[in-house]
Amino acid sequence: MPRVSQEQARLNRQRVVEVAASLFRERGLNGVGVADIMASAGLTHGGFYGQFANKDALAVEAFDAALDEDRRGDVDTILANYLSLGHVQAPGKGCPLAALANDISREAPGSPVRTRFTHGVERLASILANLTPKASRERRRQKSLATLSTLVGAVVLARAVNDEKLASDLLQAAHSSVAG
Amino acid sequence: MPRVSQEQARLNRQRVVEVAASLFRERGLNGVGVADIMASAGLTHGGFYGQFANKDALAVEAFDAALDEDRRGDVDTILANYLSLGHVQAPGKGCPLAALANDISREAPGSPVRTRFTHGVERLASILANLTPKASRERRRQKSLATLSTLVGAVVLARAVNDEKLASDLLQAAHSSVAG
DNA sequence: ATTATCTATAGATCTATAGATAATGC
DNA sequence: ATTATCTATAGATCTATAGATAATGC
Repeated sequence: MPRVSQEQARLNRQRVVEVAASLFRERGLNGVGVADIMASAGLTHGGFYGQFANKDALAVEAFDAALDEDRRGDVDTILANYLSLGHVQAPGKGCPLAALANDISREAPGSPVRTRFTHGVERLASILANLTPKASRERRRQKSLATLSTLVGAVVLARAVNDEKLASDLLQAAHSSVAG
Repeated sequence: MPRVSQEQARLNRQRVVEVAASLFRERGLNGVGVADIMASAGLTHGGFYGQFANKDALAVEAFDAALDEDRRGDVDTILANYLSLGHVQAPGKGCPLAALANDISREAPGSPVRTRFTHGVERLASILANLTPKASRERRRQKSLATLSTLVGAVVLARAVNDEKLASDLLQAAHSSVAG
């Protein structure tokens, strides 16, 4: 009911983006509604449209926010964290490429969120290029794209499977393949 | 309006499953409604519940039907087909693991469709085990799980990306990685 | 006076069910 | 008589908007 200060409104808006970044990764772009997101941020549904043009605009900001999370440490640490059961079991805090690839592949061809996804792929690939520092530029890119595919595939499959042993086997097999 | 013969009803039911198998892969489990599926099969919405318990039961049958499609040829042919732009551009006719992994990871832990997905992973992995016929049983399984992750990851990323060159690079990098 | 947020609601869409219709198959 | 399909609708849920409320900040 009350109007809050500009500073508080800015913090509220930021909290909406953070909450959305988590909920979208957990439940998918269409699996969570604007009302859910606003309620999780402690606000009411109607206030949303004063801060965002629409749900798609929020999805773009939330995707970028998710991409900017974490990713600390050297390449080996990143690999180990990516291919962990912890990552598999906490999609809301994990890689947005693995969490939302299927959802985004169903968006319209020119969709802004697809463009953000594409930048995310290039960005992770360039981080992974440090795995093979001695190879040529093209080989480094080739190797990093293949490694990224293996990482994303292993996590995506491990999450969908009904068998924790198999999930763990997928992660370990991927780790042996990209590191060994 | 008319009642049809038992034979025709059986064919109608089968067509509903086939149509669903395609539409679910294209638009996701929640991206297509029962009414859409029935209309695409040339039937009306209400008739659905005489043939299926509910939408979930159809999803399980549709997933199995998708898994049973195609997959002909030797392992090299399967790899080339899997990692083709044709596969990327036709999710409705392609691998249901790649098309629905994110959707299924959001289903409840004990969900029947998760169990079907798990069997699908084991099945594709055992086909891919022929890639390394000389290795030990454990190594073959490890290698086939890693290869499956690379295949699924490459296709899933290629579909979500906004850049056909990058999509093609992902597929080629994956192919070099698993075959070369 | 401006504006961040809230209440209330319109208009779609979706799953599922109830009851009607009309042809099949005992 | 049985039953495959259809019509119609109940009950949820979702996006988006309109208008009200009340505190901020010139």
